[in-house]
Amino acid sequence: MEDSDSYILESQIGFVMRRVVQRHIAIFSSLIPDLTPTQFAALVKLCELGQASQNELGRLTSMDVATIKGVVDRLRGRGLVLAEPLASDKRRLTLTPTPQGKVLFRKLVSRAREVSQQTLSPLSEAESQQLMVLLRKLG
Amino acid sequence: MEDSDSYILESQIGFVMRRVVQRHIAIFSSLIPDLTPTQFAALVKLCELGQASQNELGRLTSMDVATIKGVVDRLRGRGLVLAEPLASDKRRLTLTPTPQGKVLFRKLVSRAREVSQQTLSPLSEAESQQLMVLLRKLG
DNA sequence: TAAAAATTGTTTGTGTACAAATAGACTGTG
DNA sequence: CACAGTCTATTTGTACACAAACAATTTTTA
Repeated sequence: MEDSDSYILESQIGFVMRRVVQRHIAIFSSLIPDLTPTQFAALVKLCELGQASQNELGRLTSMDVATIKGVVDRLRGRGLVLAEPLASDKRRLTLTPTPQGKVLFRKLVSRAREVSQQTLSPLSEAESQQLMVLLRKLG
Repeated sequence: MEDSDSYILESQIGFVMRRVVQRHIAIFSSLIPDLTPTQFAALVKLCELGQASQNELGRLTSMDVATIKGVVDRLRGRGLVLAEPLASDKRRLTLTPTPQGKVLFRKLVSRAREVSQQTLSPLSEAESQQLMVLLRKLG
């Protein structure tokens, strides 16, 4: 292949996305030091649902069973989420946000919006919309 | 705030990107089971440069000092990269790809291109270009 | 030149992320 | 009813990713 040396790392979608995600996470943790993006996502979803089993919550937040377990454990450890065995299905763990969890969620929502906004700040409004549309097709 | 409940997780740039990255990594490891995306990035860059210090390589591949160390250690462990202390600066570790590392790189380049292509396959050519332009602004 | 500042690499600790294996519990079908 | 398959949660192991602290070495600069 005569073009075997023309692989530009910096032009690969994976590499570029890794950098964008890094920047996003940096913005997130500067605006919301209380929680990680993943923890916040789980809390958001649980507040939205009211309650869910652990696996269910994982599915809805795109987290692996092992990953969601760790995330939920940490949220429980901080008193933001309550876990109770479900009588009608002994396999399941029913998760609910605690009052504390709900308060924190409400406190952080506006900050979270700011995180998204700041992440997209190098783009115009139209470009941001464009980007979201395109990314959605890849998700 | 009357809009405090209108935080749609699925519409946030961070959430969507996490999902896209997940998909990309899945494609990568199905096409290139030999290396992780990060390891491949480091190998690519090192082959391109011929040689580099560890920190330098980290900077050029957007990896933290602790991260690049782990990645390089694993590449060294597999005989793909050689590390030698630099006489003229005793702090530095000079990294070079081994012949084996170069061979593997050349063998995987076309697959790597396929990874990018497959990741972008839900988009048209024009859309892909558009996306890359937009992401580049956020990187 | 001597002290301050910066750089390189290492280590430790925390937090995703996924694969694979396991145990216990449910569901469906024969 | 039994049992095969499915589902939930846990555990273990590997691999990023970053913060913070450290030692050893340059480099600056006063």
